[in-house]
Amino acid sequence: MNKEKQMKLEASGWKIGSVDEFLELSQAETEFIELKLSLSQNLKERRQSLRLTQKDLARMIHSSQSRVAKMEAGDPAVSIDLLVKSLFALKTSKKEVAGMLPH
Amino acid sequence: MNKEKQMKLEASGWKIGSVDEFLELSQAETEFIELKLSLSQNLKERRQSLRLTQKDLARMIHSSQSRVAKMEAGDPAVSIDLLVKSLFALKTSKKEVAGMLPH
DNA sequence: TGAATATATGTCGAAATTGACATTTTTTCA
DNA sequence: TGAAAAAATGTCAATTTCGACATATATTCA
Repeated sequence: MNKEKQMKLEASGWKIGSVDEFLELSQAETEFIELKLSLSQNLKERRQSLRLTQKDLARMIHSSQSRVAKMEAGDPAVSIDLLVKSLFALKTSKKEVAGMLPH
Repeated sequence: MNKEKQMKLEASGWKIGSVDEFLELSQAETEFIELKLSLSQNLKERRQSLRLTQKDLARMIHSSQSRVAKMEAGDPAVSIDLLVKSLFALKTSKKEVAGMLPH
C-alpha cells in the first residue's frame, strides 16, 4: 500500500489503523513541539548575543517581559506566531529561521 | 552606529528614531505575512497532490472543513501553529518546511 | 557583601483563534 | 447538461493566547 492510499484511508476515519493514526499524530505533535523549542532557544541566544534585555525585546514587539520569559522558556501556551514575530523583530533572516527547523 | 547599538536604542522607546522603528516593524510584519501565505500555498498544493479533500485533512487534524479552507485561503485569522501542525500531519519534513520560507 | 538589574513564575480579564455549523458557490464527471 | 462532491464564506460560543501586573528568584558588579 503506497503512502497516498494509506493517508487517504486514515483520513477516512477510525475504521482501520487507529493505532497507526495515533502514532502518526504523535509524530506530528512531537515535531511541532521540537520546532517550538528550537525557536525558543534560538530566540534566547539571539537576544542575548544582541545584549538586549527581555524588557527591551518586549518593547520592540509591544509585549511584556513576562511573556518574553515564557517564550524563551518554551512555555506551551506561547504561539509559534509570537516566536516568529520576535525573531523577525530581531532582524533574523528567513534563511536563519529556516536553519532552525531541521534537526 | 552598529546594528547592535541601533537596536538597543530603538528598544529603549520612542524617543529617537520612531520612523525607523516604524519601518522596521513593518518589515518584520511583512515577512511574517509572507511566511504565512507561503505556508498556506504549500499546504494547499501538498493536500491536493495527495488527493485529499479539505474534509479529509480536517479529520486528520481534528478540525473542520471550513477552517482548512480558511487556512488555504491565507485568512489572517489563522495561526502559523495550525498551518505547521497541518503540514506535519501530511508528513512534511522539516527540511521541506524550511524550504517554504520565502526567498 | 548587598543593592540594582534581570529573569522566572503565577494570575487574570481582554483579545484572538478555534471547531462547528449553515449556507452559498464552484468544480467534477457521468 | 445536472446532480453530487468539493470548496468558499459567514457566524458564533468555547477555548486559547494575549499583555499586563505582582512578586519571587537569580544574576551582576561596584
